[in-house]
Amino acid sequence: MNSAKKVIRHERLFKMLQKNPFLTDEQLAKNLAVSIQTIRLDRLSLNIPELRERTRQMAENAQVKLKAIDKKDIVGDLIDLELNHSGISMMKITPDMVLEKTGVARGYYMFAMANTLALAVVDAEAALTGVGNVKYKVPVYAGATLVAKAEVIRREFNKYIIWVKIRNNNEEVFRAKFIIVPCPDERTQANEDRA
Amino acid sequence: MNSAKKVIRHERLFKMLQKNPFLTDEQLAKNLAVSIQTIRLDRLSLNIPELRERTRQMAENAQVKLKAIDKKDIVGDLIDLELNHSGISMMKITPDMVLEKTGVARGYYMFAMANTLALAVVDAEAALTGVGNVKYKVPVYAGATLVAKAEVIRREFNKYIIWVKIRNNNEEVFRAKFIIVPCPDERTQANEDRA
DNA sequence: CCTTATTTTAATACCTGATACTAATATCTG
DNA sequence: CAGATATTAGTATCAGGTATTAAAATAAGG
Repeated sequence: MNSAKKVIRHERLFKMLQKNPFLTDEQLAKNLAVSIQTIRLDRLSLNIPELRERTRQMAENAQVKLKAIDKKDIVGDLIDLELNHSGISMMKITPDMVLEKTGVARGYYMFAMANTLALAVVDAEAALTGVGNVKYKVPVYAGATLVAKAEVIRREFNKYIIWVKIRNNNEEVFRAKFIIVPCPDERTQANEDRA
Repeated sequence: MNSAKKVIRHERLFKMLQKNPFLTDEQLAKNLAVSIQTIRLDRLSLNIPELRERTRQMAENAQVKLKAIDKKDIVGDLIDLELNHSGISMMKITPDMVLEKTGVARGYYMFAMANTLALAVVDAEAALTGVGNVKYKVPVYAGATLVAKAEVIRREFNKYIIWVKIRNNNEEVFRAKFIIVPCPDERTQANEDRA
């Protein structure tokens, strides 16, 4: 068949655009040593939109993704909160949170979940995590819905001690003790936050 | 002055584009009840590029950001590694890693950095973090370049005890003890979907 | 070898969302 | 009212295309 060359070019075209989606037809034509018209026919048959449309799609797509990532600031969803006393949050382990080889959720997601909840309980972004005493008990796999429960177990002067336990189906998978030091004001203090 | 209207329109224009950067001059003109030319003059004086350029910038920008986030799998850059012995990694604290109010880096970045390095030292994604004993010592602000140093301090049967210390300008800001249990089994993989 | 089908180029008209520039009106302000 | 500022109009031009029609080039088949 004649189309051997064509098929190869199509593959090359595809890969080139994957590597750099910002190439114009003109640039593509030059790189593949064919005419612009050929490139356009190729794009047509490969269902690849024009540069501007590609760019637009990327921009839109990325906007959505970035927003989703922003929300990872609040790790887990706050279900219940009794300020300065206790709080409960939930988080679903999605496939992108696990290690590929083992399928086990990366530890710091649990840590982040617990830490976030602990901070929420003492109400403030403006707080420092003094000390975390962390124990991972059981590995967690994708699909699990984790429930974190935080309890303020002691409140010393300007310093909270909070236990957070994370359970998956009533099985404790993680626990940690946090010492939270609420920030008094702007960063006037900075140092000497020994726990 | 006459420009009161103008200033207000400029603000409105700016906000409109912040909310939806995909508006054409024509749409903007309609929404602000002025001519296209006015919009163009406004954009010029506000230094706002045309739709296509805005879109392009967003697409490019987002590409970079998304890549950066992908790499958060490996939290920090591995500088040196002596397998089963020690390792060093570096991470720069960027403004998006800090709490807005205080400017202090969120604790779990340090944790993730340390945890990641500990896992790298015993060579395996396929490892479970058994226990972490974590101490945050000094708050860290944006711009800091953290250096994490991990050392295997004991190796028991199928179990590593690793100390990780993170320093910022030779000041220790974080330390943690990890007990890493390398995963025995490959856990017969889930299914792979499309390529 | 000539004929036919496929592939590649070429050429032209038109589109969108602009820039760049010139010039004419509005609108306000003293 | 004059003069300055702000707004609108109009035209030429551009990039990066789409859409369409038509002519070459190439390959193959019989």
